Amino acid sequence: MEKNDRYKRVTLNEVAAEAGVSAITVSRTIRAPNMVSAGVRKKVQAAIELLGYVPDQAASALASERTNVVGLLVPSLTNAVFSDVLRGVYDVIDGSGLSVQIGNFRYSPSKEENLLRTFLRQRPAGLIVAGIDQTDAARTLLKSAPCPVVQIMDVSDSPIDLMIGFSHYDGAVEGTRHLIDAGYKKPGFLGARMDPRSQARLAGFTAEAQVRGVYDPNRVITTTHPSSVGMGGQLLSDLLAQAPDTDAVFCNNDDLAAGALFEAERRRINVPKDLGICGFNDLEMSRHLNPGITSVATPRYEVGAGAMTLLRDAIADRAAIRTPHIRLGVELIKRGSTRRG
Amino acid sequence: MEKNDRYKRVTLNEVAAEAGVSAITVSRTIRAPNMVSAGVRKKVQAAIELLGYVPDQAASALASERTNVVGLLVPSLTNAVFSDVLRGVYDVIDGSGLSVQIGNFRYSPSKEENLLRTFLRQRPAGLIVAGIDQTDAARTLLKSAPCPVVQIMDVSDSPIDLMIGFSHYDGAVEGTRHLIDAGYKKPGFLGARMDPRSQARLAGFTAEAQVRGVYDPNRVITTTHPSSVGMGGQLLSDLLAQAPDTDAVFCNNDDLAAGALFEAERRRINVPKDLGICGFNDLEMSRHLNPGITSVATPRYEVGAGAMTLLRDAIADRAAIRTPHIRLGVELIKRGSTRRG
DNA sequence: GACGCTAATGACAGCGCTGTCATCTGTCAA
DNA sequence: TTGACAGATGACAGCGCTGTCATTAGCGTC
Repeated sequence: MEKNDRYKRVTLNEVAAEAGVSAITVSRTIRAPNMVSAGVRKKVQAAIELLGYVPDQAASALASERTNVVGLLVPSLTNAVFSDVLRGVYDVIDGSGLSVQIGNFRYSPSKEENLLRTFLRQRPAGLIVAGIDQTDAARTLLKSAPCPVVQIMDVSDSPIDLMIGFSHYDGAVEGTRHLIDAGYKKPGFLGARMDPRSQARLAGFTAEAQVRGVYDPNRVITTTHPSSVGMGGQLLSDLLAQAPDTDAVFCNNDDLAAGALFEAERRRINVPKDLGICGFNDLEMSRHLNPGITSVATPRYEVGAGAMTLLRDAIADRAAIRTPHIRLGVELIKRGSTRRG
Repeated sequence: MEKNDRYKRVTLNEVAAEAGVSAITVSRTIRAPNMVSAGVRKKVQAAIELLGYVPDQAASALASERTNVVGLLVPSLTNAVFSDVLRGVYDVIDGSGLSVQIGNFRYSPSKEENLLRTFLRQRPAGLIVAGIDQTDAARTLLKSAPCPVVQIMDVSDSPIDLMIGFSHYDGAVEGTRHLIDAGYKKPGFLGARMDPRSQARLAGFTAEAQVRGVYDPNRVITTTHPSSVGMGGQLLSDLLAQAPDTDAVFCNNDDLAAGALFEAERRRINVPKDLGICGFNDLEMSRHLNPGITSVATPRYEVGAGAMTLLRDAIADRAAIRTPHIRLGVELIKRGSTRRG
């Protein structure tokens, strides 16, 4: 018993009694302080402090039909990308009274739909979903969700509600253009996982390579397996087996790029002289490799923090949101791996 | 209104009416099916299916004084280590009806204590906390927590409740022994962040180096800054400035080890001939570097999955747990970075 | 055939909070 | 001085579920 007594709740009524007001006034002091006069507010706050009152979220959720839980739907937990986004989300949520619940849909649209249904029934305060490529059913669910929804990591012309991301297509175009401008004539593409954002990068690569007249489908190597450093090496091997005269690779992400660099090292291929390498995301490691890997830097932390900021503000007052759709820029970071000497 | 109607709950009472039983029987069918006769169970399940009933977690939490939320307290979200643990946790939790709430205490014991208090007031179903080095106050809180608690990532003789982890000390001893056995005479230590688990690794290094008569405090370089590839390079530079004849480094983790390797490359120091490098954790990348980095492989995914399994089982029936304290092994993976030719 | 026992089911209150509406107070214009 | 009104506060019911106890049915025992 003693064990449980420790967690005996201090209730709103006890605070109210201590402060000499009614329970509802205490409730208002917490949720809408400006509806309460300054004097009463002070008394109530003192009582809350004195008794160490903490609201019961379950009771609040039941009575108000809304929780303080934000659902975060991501396709993968493995990814370094994910942990940067998560860090941004948590930095903003800190002290806001909201909490996050993560759903991992493992790149499966049907699983995403199911998770969505589960989340929505718990009446979340808001929802953050990765990507813009939800199924029609998922879009319908989200469109009529009784809470703000933020799509992240990508941009599109038909947002469901709020949105913050960047263009994978544009990033790939920029990286590819840089390779060609640096003098590489036969660029290839290495891609793993090939989720919709990877597809967008491939599309960007293809478009730019075609415009510049250097596109060759033989130089595009992709796999649906997950991305990894090891996979980067393997994909480069496959590419060189198929098109030995390839002189540059645009990689779907920096893990692949690093793997490609290491594989080139093993094959005594000179990077950047005989092989240019451009990555995507600009992970911390890329700057420190020898040579450093040129990469398209993506604002992952900013996406997480921005999404949570949008959501927090929208929960407070949806109408007050000035820029519901935010397109962040990407930046090409040029390093040794494409510095042809 | 239409928007909200979509999320109008189907309640227990509606299911009960549909099935021709009382609400409490429906509740029991869900929570303790064997208290209900087979015939009734079937009817109720059909009604649940038909109406698409999903229990209201808030109402359940309020009435039962327990949630289905598991608190996960970690010191950092940045870390690759964290995401492996998280993946393990999520793989096990999937479909268990439990959900996770993450608290990031940023290596601050006081913040950990606060988070703990916050979590405990929400009556979690269970708690997973990283490390064994909680403050006395935190230990007291956890000891009297009204739910199972799992300490993860480390092992100790005085567990609070459940525990699953591995010995950082032993891992460091093994790595250091390997360096010395490989013929390195002047091993140093590189460490960043220096949280308690890093300290344990340093202690292991120091003990083994002393036993073998090769310990030199001048070769121990640490910083409280976070770990990163860049930091690895910097720490190696600092070490070589201070003790130029160092012929091997045991690194606190693989990020530092990779950074040290890249720095050695830039300085044209031959690894492994003139400098041996041993890392810790065995991240995916380490196998693919040139040379591959020798590292102490740690079962991070297994810790996460094992912790969640322990917790799930303990929530079901604490008394049925056979092995409440699990010590996982670490494995030294020998690669080129210490293969002295 | 009456009794006691277990298994199955139900009635009821109440968890702690918030939405809604009612009440009260003080202020200001007419 | 009166009435209208806004601002501040309170009373009350009820959100959907579960803990507790009561009740009923079915069965074996002497």
